[in-house]
Amino acid sequence: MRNGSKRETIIETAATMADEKGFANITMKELADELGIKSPSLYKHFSGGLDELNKEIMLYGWRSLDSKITKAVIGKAKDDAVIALCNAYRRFVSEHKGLYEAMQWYNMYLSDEHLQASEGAVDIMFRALSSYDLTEEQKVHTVRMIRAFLQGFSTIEAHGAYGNPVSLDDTFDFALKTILNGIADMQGGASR
Amino acid sequence: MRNGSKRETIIETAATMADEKGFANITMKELADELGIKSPSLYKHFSGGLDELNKEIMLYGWRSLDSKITKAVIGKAKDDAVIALCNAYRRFVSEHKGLYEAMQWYNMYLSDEHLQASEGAVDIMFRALSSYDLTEEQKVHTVRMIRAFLQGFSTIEAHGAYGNPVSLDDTFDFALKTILNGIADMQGGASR
DNA sequence: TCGATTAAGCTAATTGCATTAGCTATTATA
DNA sequence: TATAATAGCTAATGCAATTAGCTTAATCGA
Repeated sequence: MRNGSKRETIIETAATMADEKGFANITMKELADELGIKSPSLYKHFSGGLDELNKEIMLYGWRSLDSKITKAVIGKAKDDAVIALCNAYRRFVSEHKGLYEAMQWYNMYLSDEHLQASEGAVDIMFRALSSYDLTEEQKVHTVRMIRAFLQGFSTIEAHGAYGNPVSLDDTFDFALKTILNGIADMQGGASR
Repeated sequence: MRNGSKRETIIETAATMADEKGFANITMKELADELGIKSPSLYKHFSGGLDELNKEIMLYGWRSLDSKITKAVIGKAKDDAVIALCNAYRRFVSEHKGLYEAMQWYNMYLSDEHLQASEGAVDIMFRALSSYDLTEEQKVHTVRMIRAFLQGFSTIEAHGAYGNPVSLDDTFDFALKTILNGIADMQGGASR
């Protein structure tokens, strides 16, 4: 078996478990059971215990998200790219609620490593904005706004906390349109 | 001593502890120590244990936020009201990171109760939008978008996960302006 | 005013999970 | 092939949540 292959398998198993049972319910015992080993054996792979494991789940999550949104924007530019990216993000969260919890969660006390982890996604957003005629600062604002919106929307949606019956798809499109209009208004100085 | 007065004191103490040490670090033992009692005694006030306590912290948080943003919009209308509300929300989170974690956190597995809890904040947002000339559906979209943005921005900011040195205040203003422009563009059909 | 009830606290005991210590078999390697 | 590293195991420890059962003080109805 190659280098970290078993380690990677464990992380993937844990990520799947997170999606199935919720991130908060991942325990050394359950994960070990799932893998057919005893929980102390997990320490042979993750000497840092649950903390290290959780951190790896988080990193794995961000790598997966990176890969999804990267694929989503290939061959697209401007509004098309932004829309594709946002949809891919939203879809990822809806398909990986537990994993996304891990990605958020670790947020809460590992700023440095999390910063690096989410940098990839931010980078892709920047690239997606590259073909617009914006200053660097405007791009930073725009990326931050998109990030905030995506994170907030996805989280609220994933928790079923949008009570109203009005279509969430419509809201998402509506918000994207609003953001894209905002970008359009900035372009150069006065276009549309 | 009146009815739930001690219960309320405990909840407030826990909320303060959450802000100081982080929500994840609230334990029955530490809370009891802080209150000068032994941890089993807490069960006299919260028979549901940590779960019930956490739920109460969450509800307390939403009540506090409601109250803050309600005050912030008093006597304001339209853009002024929206801006005041958003600033109040952002400030609340920055001053109560731990409590806000609780508010998010419980999100994760108590949809019903959380729904009711956050309803107050949503309601105030709706009122703030009442003086615009928008359809009900447009209002729903707008409130959802604002909620998503506020939650995402505040969370990312609170975790220090916005890496760039560009001013966060500027980003916040920028985003608000974008959202308000979006509202303006919808009004009636074509105003600005 | 007096006995009964309730409230709020305490100590002791239980349970479950994370983690550590120390042992063993298997694999890879010098 | 002898040896070092790998990956697993069982047993033991420690800590937090929770439950059981006891005690004291306040409250309340007759």
